[in-house]
Amino acid sequence: MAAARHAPVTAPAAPPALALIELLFFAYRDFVGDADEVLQRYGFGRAHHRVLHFVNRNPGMTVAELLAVLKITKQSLGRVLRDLVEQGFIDARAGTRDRRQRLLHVTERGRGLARELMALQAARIERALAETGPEGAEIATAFLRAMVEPGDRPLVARLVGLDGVAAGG
Amino acid sequence: MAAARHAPVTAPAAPPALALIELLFFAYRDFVGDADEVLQRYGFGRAHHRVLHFVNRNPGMTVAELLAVLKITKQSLGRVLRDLVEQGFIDARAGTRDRRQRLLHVTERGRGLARELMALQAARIERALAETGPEGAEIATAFLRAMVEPGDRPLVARLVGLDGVAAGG
DNA sequence: GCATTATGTCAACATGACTGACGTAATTGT
DNA sequence: ACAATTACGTCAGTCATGTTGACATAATGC
Repeated sequence: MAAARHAPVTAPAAPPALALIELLFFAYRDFVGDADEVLQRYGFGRAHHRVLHFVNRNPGMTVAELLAVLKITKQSLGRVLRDLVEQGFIDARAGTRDRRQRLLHVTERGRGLARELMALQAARIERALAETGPEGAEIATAFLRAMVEPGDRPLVARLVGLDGVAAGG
Repeated sequence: MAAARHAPVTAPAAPPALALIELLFFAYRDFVGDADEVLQRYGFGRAHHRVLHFVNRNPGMTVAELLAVLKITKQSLGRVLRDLVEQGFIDARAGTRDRRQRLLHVTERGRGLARELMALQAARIERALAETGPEGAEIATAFLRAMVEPGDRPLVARLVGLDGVAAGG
């Protein structure tokens, strides 16, 4: 068990950036782990979770948009999206304006699962915010937004709904 | 291309927890992506990065401690650790107090690579902190610490070096 | 009509995770 | 001293999720 002997050797007073490198790892590890048990009930993995989440939050999303968000290849996406459609969690309708597009929507079943998973992760975040203090939410949001690659920030802002967007096409 | 049409449908005014769910995904996605290009030069993946990082920051760490930190199986760790040892990035010496243990240390070469990777990630974090404001570092650190599973916080605190630890065995 | 676009799909492969089983050496407890 | 436990390694098989490259189809736009 005892590992305290090597703590001070290289990290006598870690600058904030070094601490944050490791805290991001631990926080994300536990954050995504929250969903695992629920996902396993349906034979899904974390990739399914990500797809379901973004489709739930952005109904009418196209496959191309999902690829830009997840930054994976269409083959990787294809597999998990097929699983979700076949098992009735996501519904893909041909676009009306452009019939090549598949506009993705969650079904009632999909919405239920997405909500259950969101609730788990939101609970962890809310507990953490309560421990952090009153400005925690605003500053944590600002920090994480600033961590995103600048070129992706417009897309992220739109998806997350933090800009003052009022309407669309 | 145009996706604005579906932004306001489900996220009219997202509560902070929902925004943070997505921001954690985007921030972590870009954060870990920083290292990929460098790792590819050595034929390493993200698993190698995590091992190298924690061994560099905690010299003398044992295999069991590394398993507790990464929360993976010893078989998974075994592969990447073997790669790192064979290629001269990590050195494993038998423990003196308990000779069954393998005390892990980075070599000079390992320290160099670990530093290069840390510098990349620290740069993104420092840029983000500069955009966030003066209390950014403290609050972001507190928030991410609070996101960690309570049972793991003592271990995390020791590894990250944020507690007032003064000495060890 | 023809180039481009949006999407799907097949094949092959890499990485990194998993379980289960077994082996060995060293330590600990009685 | 001997047995149980511990720390670690390893073999074998599997799974989830990512990759590249190539090709097919249908719809769009000029």
